[in-house]
Amino acid sequence: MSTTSTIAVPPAKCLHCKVRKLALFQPLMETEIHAAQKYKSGNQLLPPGSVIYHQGHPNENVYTLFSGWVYLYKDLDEKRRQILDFALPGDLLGFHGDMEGGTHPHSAQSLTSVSLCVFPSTNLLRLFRKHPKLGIRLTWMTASDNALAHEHLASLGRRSARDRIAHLLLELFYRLRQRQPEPTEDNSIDFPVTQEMIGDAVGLTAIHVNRTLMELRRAGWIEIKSKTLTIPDPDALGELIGFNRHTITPRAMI
Amino acid sequence: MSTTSTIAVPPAKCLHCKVRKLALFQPLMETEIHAAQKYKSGNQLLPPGSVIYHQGHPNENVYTLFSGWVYLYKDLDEKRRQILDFALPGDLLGFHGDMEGGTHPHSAQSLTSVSLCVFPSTNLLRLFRKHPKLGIRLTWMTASDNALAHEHLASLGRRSARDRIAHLLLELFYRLRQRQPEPTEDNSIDFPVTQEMIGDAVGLTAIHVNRTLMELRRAGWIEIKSKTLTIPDPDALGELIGFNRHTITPRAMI
DNA sequence: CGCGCCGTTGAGCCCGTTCAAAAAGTGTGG
DNA sequence: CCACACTTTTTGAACGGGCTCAACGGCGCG
Repeated sequence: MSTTSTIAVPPAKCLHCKVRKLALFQPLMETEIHAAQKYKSGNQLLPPGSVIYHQGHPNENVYTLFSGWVYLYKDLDEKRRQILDFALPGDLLGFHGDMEGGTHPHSAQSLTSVSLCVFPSTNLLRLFRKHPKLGIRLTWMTASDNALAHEHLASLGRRSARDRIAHLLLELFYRLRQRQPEPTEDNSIDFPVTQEMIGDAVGLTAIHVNRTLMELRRAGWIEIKSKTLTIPDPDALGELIGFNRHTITPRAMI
Repeated sequence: MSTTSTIAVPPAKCLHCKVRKLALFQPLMETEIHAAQKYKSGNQLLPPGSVIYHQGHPNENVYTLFSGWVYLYKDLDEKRRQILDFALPGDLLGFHGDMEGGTHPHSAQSLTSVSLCVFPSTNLLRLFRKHPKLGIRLTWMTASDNALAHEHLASLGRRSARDRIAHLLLELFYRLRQRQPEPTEDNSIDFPVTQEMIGDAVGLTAIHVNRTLMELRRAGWIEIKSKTLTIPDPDALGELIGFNRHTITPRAMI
């Protein structure tokens, strides 16, 4: 259950991959998957806190996150950073429009142990010429990321601290939910996110995040214990803060 | 010069379009442009304040903005809205990943008189199958939008009122600049944006926007007079607030 | 010239910050 | 299993940036 203990590794054949249905290569036919697999250059296993790619460095690979949590962020200076998004299993990392020769506009770091499937970005152009469906799918995923970023903008720009935080929790709750075949009965998810990260994601101090979480907890809306988040009644909480479940598009289904 | 007086209209043939080099169809060969033109369903001329498409309504067209200013926004409720982005000539509007059958995740409204080229989104899939380069270009543009949204997130999350506002002004300044073949000598641009819109874009009250603009003006950094913005020394201002000119990718060049 | 939108200014309040410190995990090596 | 270091969470007190409420001035347009 925990993402931090023994770490899951992708199977030898993409065909049998359990996150494929969420991931970039879902719409391919069986024979096409074998072709696509040739483009994969390997797996990567990383401990918590590893930098997967760094702001400003050349963009050489794109990754499909197979297991674990990753966060994407921008450093403004020594003291300030903005977390742009959290990536969950099945999500694509490191694609920024340049098929080759570009640099990363932000950084990505693992919060837990993670395993990644690596695809050299130099090959993408060829791959998409051969399989237009893949290109369309990539476009769709990029547009979904956009919709999510816009949702986050509305949060940071126009919502109170409580609503921003609750929004983030609900978003992650539902996103994680929709990729679990058998969700837990008590509405709890694995949640390896520190309060400081929450603050960096929603534009608040860790201290104020703490106070606000306390408030949500005392009101019975949420519970956080040893890296587990429980939201007893997510729909009611969503109602309270104006969370639109519909904005969480199934990130990776065409 | 003004965008609000007599309004420019696209030429009959896309081949001769002056914004094509910025726009979606730039990478096509001459013969391909004629083919692509068949997909265009017409032009649209709209007065200031027109809703081009509306949050939640079915997504039937994508648009290339030929002239004028447009802003994209989300309404949270009666009192609160978040402006996500401003669109300038050459920018693509209304593409959200669904080639057909989806709904708009946000709204778009004209600030000035605008003219638009309309493409039915139902045709996009066929179009991109026929011309893979177009698909790749679309992906690239969507990814650029993403990078911009991420930049905005960092602003709203981690910057002061002054820096947010200056950032927005500089961004629009440079974006408009890079599509003017002959920029004005005095570093001024046409700027039909109200202070309330600035507030809705950077997450502040119109009142506080006013005070902050006053401060920037009194310090000599900017000047705003009758819908004209002047930034005497944009590079120095960028230096002051940590603006990275590099993040303004030439929105539409592959 | 009168109406509506936009910009400007003042006064007071409040949400979220800053600074400071202690308590409660978490992981490591002996 | 404990000791130690380090990270994360929690709480308090005081400050301040940005908000709210209120009013007035200016400009464009019918």
